[in-house]
Amino acid sequence: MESQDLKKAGLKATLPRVRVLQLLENSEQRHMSAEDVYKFLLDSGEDVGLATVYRVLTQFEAAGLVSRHHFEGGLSVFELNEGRHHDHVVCVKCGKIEEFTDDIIEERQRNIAKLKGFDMTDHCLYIYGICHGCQKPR
Amino acid sequence: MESQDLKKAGLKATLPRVRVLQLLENSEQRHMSAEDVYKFLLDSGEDVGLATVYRVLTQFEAAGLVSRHHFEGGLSVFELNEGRHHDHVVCVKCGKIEEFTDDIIEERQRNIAKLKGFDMTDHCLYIYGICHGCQKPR
DNA sequence: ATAATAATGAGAAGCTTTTGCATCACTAAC
DNA sequence: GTTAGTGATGCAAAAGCTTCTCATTATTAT
Repeated sequence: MESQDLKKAGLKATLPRVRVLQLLENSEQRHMSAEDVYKFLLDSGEDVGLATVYRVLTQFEAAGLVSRHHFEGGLSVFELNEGRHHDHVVCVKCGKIEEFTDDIIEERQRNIAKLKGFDMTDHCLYIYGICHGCQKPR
Repeated sequence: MESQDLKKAGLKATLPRVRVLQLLENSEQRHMSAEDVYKFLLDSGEDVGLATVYRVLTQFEAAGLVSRHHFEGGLSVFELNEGRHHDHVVCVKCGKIEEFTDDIIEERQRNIAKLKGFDMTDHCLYIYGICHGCQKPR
C-alpha cells in the first residue's frame, strides 16, 4: 500500500503523492517525464497541478523513492526505485529504454572512485544506440 | 591551426568559430557550459552573441569536434574531443571533474549493446561522489 | 571588386522547472 | 465536533536555459 511507503519515507500520504506513486508503480512506461506524469494524472481525472508533480517527484527523489535521469538530448525522466541499481540502454531513434546490470562494471566503478579519492554517492551508465526495430530500412 | 580543423569538419573558418575552438583548446577548464564560453569570450574582448555560442557548439558537436555532457542536476557542459573516449568522475560538492578510461568496462558495454540488439552510437558513464578535498570537515 | 551565400548579434520566443501566495486539507488539542 | 496550527496544493508568475527570427555583416567564389 502506497501510504505506507510514503510514511516510511517521511512524507505525508497526501492524495497527489499517492497518485504519483501509484502511477509510477503501475504504468506500462517505467520511465516518465514530469510532463508525462502530469498528463496521465489529468487523463485519469485527477485535478493536479504541474507544479505539484514536480514538487512531489523532487521529494520522492530526495527520499530515495525514485531516480531521475538526464538522457542525451536533455530529456529527463523519473523511474521508481525498486530493488537494486541498474543502468540503461537508450534508443536514440524511438526512445526505447532497456535496463541492465553488470557486476563487473559495478565493481570497477567502485575501484575507480576509490582510486580517485572520491566517496561515491551515485553513478550511471548510459548506452545510446539504435535498437533492433529502428535499424530496419524504411 | 584551428582554421584547418574547422575546414576539415566542413565548417567555414569564421571568427566566432575559431575563437570558441581556441578557447576550448586552451582553457584551464576542460569542461565548460555555453554560458562559460560566452563569458570567457566577452571578457577576452570578443563581441560575440550567446546565440552564436550555442549555434557553434551545436555545430561542433554534430561535427564530432566536441562532446556534450548532461551531468546530474541538469548542468550541461561541452568538452573538446581529443583522441579517445573517456568517462567522468564528478564531485557533487565542488563540481571538480576527473576523467578516466577503463578498457574492460568499454568492452563489456559493447557486449551489452550487442546483446540487446542495439547498434551503439555513444555511451557515457558518470561516477558522482565527494572528492577528497570536499570530504574534509568544515 | 562584386555578387551570391552563409553566418552573426540582438532580442524575442519556447520549454522546462521553480517560486510566491492565497486557499485548502489534515492533525491534534480543546 | 470545533477550532487553531501546520503543511500541501493549485494557479499564475517568474526564472533558467536554449532556440528561433531577422536584419545586418562577413565570407567565398567569380
